[in-house]
Amino acid sequence: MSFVKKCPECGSSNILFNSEKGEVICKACGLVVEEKMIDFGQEWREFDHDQAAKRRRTGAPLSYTKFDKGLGTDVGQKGDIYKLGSKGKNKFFRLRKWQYRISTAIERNLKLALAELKRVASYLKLPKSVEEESARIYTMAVQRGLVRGRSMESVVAGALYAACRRHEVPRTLDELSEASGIDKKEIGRTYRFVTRELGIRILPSNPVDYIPRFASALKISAETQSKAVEILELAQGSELTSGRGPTGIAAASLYVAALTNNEKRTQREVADIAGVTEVTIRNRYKELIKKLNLKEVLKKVKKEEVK
DNA sequence: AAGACGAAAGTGGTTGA
DNA sequence: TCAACAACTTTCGTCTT
Repeated sequence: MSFVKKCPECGSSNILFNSEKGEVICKACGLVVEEKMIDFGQEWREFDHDQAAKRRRTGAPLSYTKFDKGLGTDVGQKGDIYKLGSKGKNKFFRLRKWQYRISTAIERNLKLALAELKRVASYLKLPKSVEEESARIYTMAVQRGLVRGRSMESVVAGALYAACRRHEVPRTLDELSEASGIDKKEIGRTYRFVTRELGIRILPSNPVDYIPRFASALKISAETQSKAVEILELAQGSELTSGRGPTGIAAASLYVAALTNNEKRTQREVADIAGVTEVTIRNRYKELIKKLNLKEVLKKVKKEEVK
């Protein structure tokens, strides 16, 4: 269950896993690396198929998108209250109160945060796997106290962004910003902070991943789209992509592809969708036709022949 | 008149001393 | 901690279709 090999605090690899308490502790500095873990081991034995069927049991899948990983039970909020007498009602409310008190600060935080996370994720139509991943990241961040001093929402957005990147379904910071209502810079900052602190390795995002989304937003045909990918790969071959913003490159190759396939879109349109400025597209575009001159030159020649 | 192009100045983040 | 730096943006004026 535990992926932790080294203590994030002191770097010591002297990590102790206490399965009874469900905790991972660093022996060198005493930091509790992870807690409230779940013991996945079987506590029964099975000798044949019948016994296995009887003794095995399972419930809803564990999910990080539930604040208690789907294991908790709430005292209900509505429903059968009317069946209870006044005594029963009092008891009922007392129980609710207790549950509320028992919840630690972390759990309450998680509950709120994961609600927010779900909202943003569904707004962006992110796949379930990304939602899970970001919930996991957020949970780890809370356990390490990384949220302190930062707004909950911004950490949620940062976790989502990181999860998107890891699953290669990149969303731009602008989109995240629009969905969560957090400033773009703030998201970027917390994203970097959280990934650094948690030691999450993110590969630089690949411009190709952006193409399909931009293309469909611009209603560009499939042929042009694959043309764009082609161009993009050529560009990557000639070192045009390193150090540049991936969205700019994706946008520019899409623009060029649309141009050569007579599906012209204005720079403005492409720029808006990709979340970059026309200028950036122009710069990338210039580099593209310079390095891969053949295509564009040919196109121009053809046009002049028509004239 | 809209879109494409380019120059210049400004912004936020990274890097190296 | 600070200055240099690269990438990108904003703004604005000019050129092309």
